[in-house]
Amino acid sequence: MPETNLVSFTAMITGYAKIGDLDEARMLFDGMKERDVVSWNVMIDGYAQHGRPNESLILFRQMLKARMKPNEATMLAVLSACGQVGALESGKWIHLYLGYSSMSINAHLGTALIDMYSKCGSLEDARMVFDGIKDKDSVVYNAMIVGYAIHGFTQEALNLFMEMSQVGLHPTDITFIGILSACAHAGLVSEGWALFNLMKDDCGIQPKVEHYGCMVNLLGRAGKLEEAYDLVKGTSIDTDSVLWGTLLGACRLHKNVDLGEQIVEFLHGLGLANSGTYVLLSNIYASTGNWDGVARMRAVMKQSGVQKEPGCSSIEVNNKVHEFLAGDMKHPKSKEIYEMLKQMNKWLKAHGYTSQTDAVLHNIGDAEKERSLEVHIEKLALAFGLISTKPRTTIKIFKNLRVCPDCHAVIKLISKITGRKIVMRDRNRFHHCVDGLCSCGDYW
DNA sequence: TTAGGGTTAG
Repeated sequence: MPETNLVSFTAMITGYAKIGDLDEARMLFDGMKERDVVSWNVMIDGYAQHGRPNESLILFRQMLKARMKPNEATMLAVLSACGQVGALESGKWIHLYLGYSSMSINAHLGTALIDMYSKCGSLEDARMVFDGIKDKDSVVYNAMIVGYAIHGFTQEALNLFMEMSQVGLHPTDITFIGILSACAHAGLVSEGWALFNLMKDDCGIQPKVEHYGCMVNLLGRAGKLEEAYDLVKGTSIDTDSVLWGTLLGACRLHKNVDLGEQIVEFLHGLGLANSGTYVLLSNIYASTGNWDGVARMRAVMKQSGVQKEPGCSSIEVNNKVHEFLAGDMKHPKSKEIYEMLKQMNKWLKAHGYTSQTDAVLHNIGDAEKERSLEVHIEKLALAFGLISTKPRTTIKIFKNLRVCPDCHAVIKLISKITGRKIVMRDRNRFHHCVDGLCSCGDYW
């Protein structure tokens, strides 16, 4: 019976997609003689949920070409994919499509739209969707609060949090992740502690490792390293030592070698030090120019085989997302991009810019450091943005890791020189650069 | 057989 075949195939695809074996799922999907909307959805959502949002969007376009009508589940999956890659134009198209279809924007779709718009850098659109949702629940509020948080609108996030209780909605554990990370971006230490205690004592929400992560990050960035250290020592729920990693990151930021070494020794004694621990200690050494220390850590790292996620920057131009990888020469417009890069460096020099060579964590000469900074992928994406968009328009760039301080400074200055607004999303948050200044206030 | 929100680290 063909129908049974369709459902059982889809069930198998679901199984493979759930465990993240998308290639196996895709083989089954491609082999199906007939597909219904659910089989498409399972595959599209599988990509979206497992870090392959671009493939999710490509498959969605194929679905439309095959004249298969998407339903609400399809839209939820593709909106999430748009948010992940920062595909604002595609996201807007989907929003329009929803208007023409029979689907009404309920709390589920509304949440997905808010999430998409805020991750694509358009907080105004996110807020408009939020205001238009009639049956708002806690999840809708959470999406908007997190949106404000990643854009550095701390006060707005806190206002919405207060509004939630006024309208009779209870905050969830994710609400607190949102507002605590908002506090971290603004350095609001006492407010953060107050909210953390409110969550435990008044709302009866047991803090999870994620909440401790927010607190350690908040305290660590604000320079309260000992306070953060005590907090981590006092908790036993850190199963994969992320909190220690956060704390070591803060030691690097504040160039605190002593505490960094102390922590690594402590972890080593407990058998908790892993390859990531040594990467972080190596970075702490590098931040103070202790190249012997760096060399020692590199040797340890080599033995334990550290893997670092490769950096990638992207930009959406004319509905297409262009990706840049380190030292990338593969882009068809490579020549023009490098020409623009040269031009940018001339502008920067003329404005008295000196590159921040301490952003380079290797022991190489200063001239070489300058050269290695010049081709950082954020700058390649920015150069491409400058040559392929109209003057005065906003440029949006996305990076999968944190932006380095040198690129941050360059992007700020280029915004001033070209009179362009440049919006950048990195691992942690959004940076809105206008006329030489950034919304993060250089605190990130 | 699908279905909204998630911090921290390299």
